[in-house]
Amino acid sequence: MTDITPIHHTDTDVSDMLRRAGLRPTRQRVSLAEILFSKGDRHVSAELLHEEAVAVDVPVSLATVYNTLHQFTEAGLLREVAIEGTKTYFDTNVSDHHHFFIEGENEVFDIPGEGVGIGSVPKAPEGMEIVRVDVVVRLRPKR
Amino acid sequence: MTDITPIHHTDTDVSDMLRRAGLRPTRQRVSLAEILFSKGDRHVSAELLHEEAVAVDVPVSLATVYNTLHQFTEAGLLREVAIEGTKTYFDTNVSDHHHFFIEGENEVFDIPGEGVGIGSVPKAPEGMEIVRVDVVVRLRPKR
DNA sequence: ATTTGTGCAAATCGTTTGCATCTGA
DNA sequence: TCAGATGCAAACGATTTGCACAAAT
Repeated sequence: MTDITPIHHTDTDVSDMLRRAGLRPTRQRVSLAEILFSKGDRHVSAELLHEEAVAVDVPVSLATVYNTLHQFTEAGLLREVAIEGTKTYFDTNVSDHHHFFIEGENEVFDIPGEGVGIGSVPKAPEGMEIVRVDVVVRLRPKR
Repeated sequence: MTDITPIHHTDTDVSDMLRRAGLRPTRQRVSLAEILFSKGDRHVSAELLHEEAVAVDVPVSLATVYNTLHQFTEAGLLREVAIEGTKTYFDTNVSDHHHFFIEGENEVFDIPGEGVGIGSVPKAPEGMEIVRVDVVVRLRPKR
């Protein structure tokens, strides 16, 4: 009875991840975390994540999705992607990297490998320190 | 009577600029352009520009400010700055350059001179072409 | 039992739009 | 004259918030 539950193996992983992050592993947090982190790098908007959750029969409310995304971000599990446009995107890839952004489509994805190198980073103005350097390469369908 | 009006000298300049850009120099467009372009490089939000206009007794409506900012942008007189956050900023500096962004304060300003160099620009994915590369250096007040 | 999270609906914020009324060439 | 511009208010989409209820430790 204790060993024939491979189905919950992921739940446990995720629960531990959440606990380690200082978040109580509630039903909806675990479900959202599974959706977010089980398919490799993703860039989701709150609305998209909400739709996916509902589609998988995890009827979270949109407000909870927003709360959860922000909590995950604070906990360092997600990174908010700073692209213009009305919507906010959350990136499951928390490491240092940059993004491509397709204008019109409002689609975001990582620039693979060492595609970008920042030649020289400017010195921060007096009394300021650099938090992060974001590079966004804007694309448009050719022709 | 015709020669003692140095006050309108700027109006004329701006009117010409607008005409050249294919925009009718209406009262509000001229006023907004003066506010925008007479003080060197600026980064304004629609709301800020609206407040400034009202403060100088040019009671434009906020809707007109938005329309005007977009028209100026299309005409190449302004550049929309793509920083996250709810607000959209318009930059009177249309040349190629990058930005500092102070978190919390929501303040944007140009990175002076050749502060940033992009070492290597990644190749665009199949069928895509690069429109522009935006670099945002995020700052935070030290300590 | 206590603390923390969740859902819902209403509220907010920035921005856009429809439409009747003005205005510049 | 009359195409184009403006103002107002209502519409909108994304996100946040207040509060009663539910769930986790």
